[in-house]
Amino acid sequence: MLSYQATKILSYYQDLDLSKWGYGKKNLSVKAKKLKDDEKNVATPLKRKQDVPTCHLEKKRLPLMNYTSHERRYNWTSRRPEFSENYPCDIRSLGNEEKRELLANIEQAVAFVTTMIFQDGSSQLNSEQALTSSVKGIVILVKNQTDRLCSPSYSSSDRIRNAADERDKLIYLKTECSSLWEQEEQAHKKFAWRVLFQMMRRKVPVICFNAKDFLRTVLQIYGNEISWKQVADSVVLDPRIAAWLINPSDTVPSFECLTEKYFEKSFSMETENTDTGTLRNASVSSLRLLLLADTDAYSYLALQVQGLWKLFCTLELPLIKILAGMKPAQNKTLHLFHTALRLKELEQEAHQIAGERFLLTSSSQLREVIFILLLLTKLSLSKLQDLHPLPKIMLEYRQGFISSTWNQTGTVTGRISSKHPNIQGISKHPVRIVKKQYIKGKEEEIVTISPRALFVSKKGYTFLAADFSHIELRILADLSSEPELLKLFQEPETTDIFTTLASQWKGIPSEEVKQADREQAKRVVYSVVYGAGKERLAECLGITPLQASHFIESFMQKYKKVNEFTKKTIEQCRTKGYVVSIMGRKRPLANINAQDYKLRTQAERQAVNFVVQGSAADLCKMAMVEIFTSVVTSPTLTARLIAQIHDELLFEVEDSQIQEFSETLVKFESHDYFKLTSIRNILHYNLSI
DNA sequence: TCTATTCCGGACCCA
DNA sequence: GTGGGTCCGGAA
Repeated sequence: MLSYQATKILSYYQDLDLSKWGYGKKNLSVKAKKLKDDEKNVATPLKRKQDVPTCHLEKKRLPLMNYTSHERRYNWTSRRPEFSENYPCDIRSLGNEEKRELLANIEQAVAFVTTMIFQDGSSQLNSEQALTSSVKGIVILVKNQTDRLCSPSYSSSDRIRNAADERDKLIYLKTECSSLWEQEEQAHKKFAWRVLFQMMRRKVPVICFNAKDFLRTVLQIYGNEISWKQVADSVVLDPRIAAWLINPSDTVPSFECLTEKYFEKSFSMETENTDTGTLRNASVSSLRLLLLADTDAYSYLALQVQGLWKLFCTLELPLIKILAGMKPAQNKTLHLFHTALRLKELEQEAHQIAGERFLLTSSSQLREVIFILLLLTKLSLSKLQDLHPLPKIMLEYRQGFISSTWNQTGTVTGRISSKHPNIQGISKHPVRIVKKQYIKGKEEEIVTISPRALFVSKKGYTFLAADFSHIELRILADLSSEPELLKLFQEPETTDIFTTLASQWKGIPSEEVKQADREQAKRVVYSVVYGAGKERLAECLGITPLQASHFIESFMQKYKKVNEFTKKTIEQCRTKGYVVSIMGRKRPLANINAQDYKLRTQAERQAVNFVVQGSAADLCKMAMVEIFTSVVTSPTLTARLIAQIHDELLFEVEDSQIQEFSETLVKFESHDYFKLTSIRNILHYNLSI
């Protein structure tokens, strides 16, 4: 009934062929054999950071980027030669002829390796991610076709002298605008835009560590010139995502850590020049970018060996661009606040009162702000100074938009996480706020407010929420092949699924199922699946543990295959050391064979949960990719993703396109799970597919 | 001994 | 029972 074929995903990555870029097939298979042995390491008890296949010296000889003797560069014990000519060339210093040459170069490049440079001189490759520092520029290594490495005349000494091929170009694009109004600056920006535009238009790899941040920045800076649809055209590769797939529990591997893991020795950057004012302090040399390219290449080797390649190409890589192009949501209250702030006197007051510093990123503090705004509408503005002190940081939120950060590698199960604020954690239900007023003689005021309703779409646009219905239960039904459970989903969804389930389970007509029965059924299902004990279930349901265990037993009796499924999953995990989702996502569970009962049973629950939760994440990502590609390839559609709440996708759709967009959704392969539930703001409808 | 920062567990929200 | 983020207060 349900098919999990992922092969039909329309994606630019579909035809991703390593050999085209010098990942020789011959080499691959040889290396693959060696890696196979390492694969076993996954299941062995981990020293925490070492659950990535360890690499040995010979693996340094990577087939990528055509340097036969480049391993010499990884001889860390020897002194690194100076590569002064390999520091970036600022494109502003180029003459017209050189610019033309560069563009021609880009047209023929086989790959690009790139990183952002921050204000403080650090790059994306530095371990301390400079979150405070803003972006200063972009360094790009333009790799050109060089087949001559096959030629024996190209000696290693040549290679050492020119770490990068001489036809490779290392360029620097300044992005910070000091004096935007100057004509010269404008011309530079335009040329930088052209370089980036052409780079992304080419269907060759753009290798970047933390590619999402890179793309987002590009969109931010050149938002007027480069649309998110054009960014979607690029073929970005991110070794960090690869590393996360191989070892999902290591959620923040730095570039240094990765090179250490893959190439054994750490690559010290002590020789980096710290001068200021010159481009040398860009802390990026072609050497470093080549190392990034090699890290990238090595990751893919490991991905292929572990069977993660397809998952990587069909889901994770396209997702980078989707997350990069996600639109910040406009918040009604912040917008109002902005409007209010525009009033001159109020702005002054705001500055005066501002003393207490707090972030808007927390929901409770957000509520405070909301409350202030509610008061604003009721009270005269002159009384504002008597109210809560206003945060300075508020000024940053003037536009009234909330843009949270979406993290692709933040979970072990393959789900996406969000922070600042955590949009996925915003309360669904109305919140009660009791606020003391600092105005003499006024009583306390209670306000209820629905935090989600505060997000509003642009004028002329509508929020469209599309979500999976009971996705985890469906996956469970499918994976366990439990006939009774499958029957639930074969019938058209006329009544509530848990009501039907309760009637089926208890053998009573669905009309007689009470709310309490339904609740029980729901709880029991999830408890049994995820291995909750009778005590926990009893606590949830407000019954005695004895009654709870009766429930569990009768459920197991009725749906035998579910129990078989969990047992099978655990068994498989014991022998292999890891569990696999429907799309082949892996989670190593070292404790599955532990002596300690507590640790072992926890690993068992995690194993079962991963298969279900991870598979659900896979399907949701598939939907995201499919919807995204169909919007991108459509000449008319402009729908943009606002948020992803695990099994729900929130889009902002042009009013005139609602029909067309809805029809697009219907086509998806995952449609067995997918349905539109609601469209806020204007429309409300329920569409069962 | 006091103050300031950092860390960690627990509580809450979400799926 | 699993997977997240954020807040808070107490310990270091």
